[in-house]
Amino acid sequence: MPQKTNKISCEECTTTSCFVKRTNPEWLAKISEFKNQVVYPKGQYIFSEGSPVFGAYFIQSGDVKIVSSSFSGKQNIVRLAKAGHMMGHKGEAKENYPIGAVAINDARICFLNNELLYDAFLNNTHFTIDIMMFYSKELRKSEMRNKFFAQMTTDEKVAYAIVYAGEIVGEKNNKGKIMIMLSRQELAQIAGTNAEQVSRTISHMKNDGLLSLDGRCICIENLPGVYNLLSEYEQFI
Amino acid sequence: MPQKTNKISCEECTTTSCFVKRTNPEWLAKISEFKNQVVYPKGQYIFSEGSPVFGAYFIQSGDVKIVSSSFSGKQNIVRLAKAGHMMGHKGEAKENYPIGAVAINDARICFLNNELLYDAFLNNTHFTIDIMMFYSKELRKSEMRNKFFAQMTTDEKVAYAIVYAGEIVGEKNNKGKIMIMLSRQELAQIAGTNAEQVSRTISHMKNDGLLSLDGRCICIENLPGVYNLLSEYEQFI
DNA sequence: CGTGCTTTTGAATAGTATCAAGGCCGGTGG
DNA sequence: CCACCGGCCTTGATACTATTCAAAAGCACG
Repeated sequence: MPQKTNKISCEECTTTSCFVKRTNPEWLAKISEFKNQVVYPKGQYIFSEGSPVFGAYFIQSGDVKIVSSSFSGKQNIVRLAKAGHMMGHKGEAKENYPIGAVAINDARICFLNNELLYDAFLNNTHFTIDIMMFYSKELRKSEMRNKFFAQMTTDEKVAYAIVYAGEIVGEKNNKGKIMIMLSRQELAQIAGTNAEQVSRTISHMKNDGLLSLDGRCICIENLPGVYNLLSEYEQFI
Repeated sequence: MPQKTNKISCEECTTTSCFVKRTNPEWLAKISEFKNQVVYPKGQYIFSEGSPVFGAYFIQSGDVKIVSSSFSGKQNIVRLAKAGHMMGHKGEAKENYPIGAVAINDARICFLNNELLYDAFLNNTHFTIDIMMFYSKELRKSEMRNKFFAQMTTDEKVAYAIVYAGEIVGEKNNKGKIMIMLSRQELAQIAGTNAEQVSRTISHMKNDGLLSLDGRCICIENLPGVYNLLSEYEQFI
């Protein structure tokens, strides 16, 4: 169950990349006062598919996966998000895309309702511009992903999913190698394929010395080697 | 060759959905004075892949395709844009994604350089917010496209490409039916497949009475029928 | 009326999803 | 501590879809 712990105010928050930090001191205090903050344990839904969202969520700490299911039941990971990222905000209220967000590990999330958010847009130019730039960049990334996914082989898509997951939710072990603790199923949902294919690709890459396995946990032994598989697509990694 | 005709000022421009219309009168006049405006004939590159872009382009009239090639030579249509849309703007200068824009028919394009644009952002809150909302919506569309393209069959992708192209660049004939004048190759570049498959799908759809052909031009005879092929994915159409 | 480009259709091939079975790991309870 | 159980992972065989290759037909142009 979501926990309400002591709220971390925006003034004391150390997530420097958070967009809220771009508001002026007066507004920082105001947002800090009116925001809602909840700690979600691993696996918990922050907001679920189908239900409308009346504001925006800012990640204070932890990792989140944004998911979307087709009506045939297939779930898909649309993107991964970490501290400083923003999610759930809708351009128009009537839009009702079935998107949900799930905590990958314990995540502290701040919620701003639409009225507060819109007031903040009107009164904090740099805040608005930064969020606009964020969307612009995410759009380009998404378009590139679109384009390359239409051309990549399954092996390449899986390699991409591993690199991408490593960037956002990877943790370094004592040797400085990136460890990924997502299931094969989750990686398949990022790569747009199925768990079996992910498993096959991982086997190939293990044989090539690019990865090693520690139980079910994936360790990237040779990161440049993995990137090399994606060299044709390097512009969007 | 691009033509410099009499410049249409922002005050007299009738493209009401243009974002520039959201600036205050003082800024509308200023942008109108400093913007650059060019009419590009059909097939002409507005900006090409690889070359850096130092501002943003606003479409006053006409249709544009945003393209991107992989180094293996395959060209892909990232999105279609029409009057009122914005393109070319980059979140950060260092990003250098290989994206180009080509006029599908004669198109009048206004260019604002980065300095002018950024100044306008700082001084016109509603202008900035509207562009932010535009990106937010485009991002969602792109993510949905991503997701569904991973699940669609080729026939469904082609059906999507036809519907999408009809919306942006379709023209109604005297019977009120939508006509599309893109080549099979261009439709394939939207659908993420090849011209042969597009041709096959069109044949199927023609046999089912959904389309008819007038020379190489596609006419959508039964639009609800085509939509019906995409009923599983209706959220993002 | 030919020439070159696009479109259409067919056949062969390759790649991927699906189905199925066995192995591994972690957790639970005796 | 060990045995069992369930879920996840791995691997193989099969079927199918889509790409590629190839060739003929249609259309636009000089």
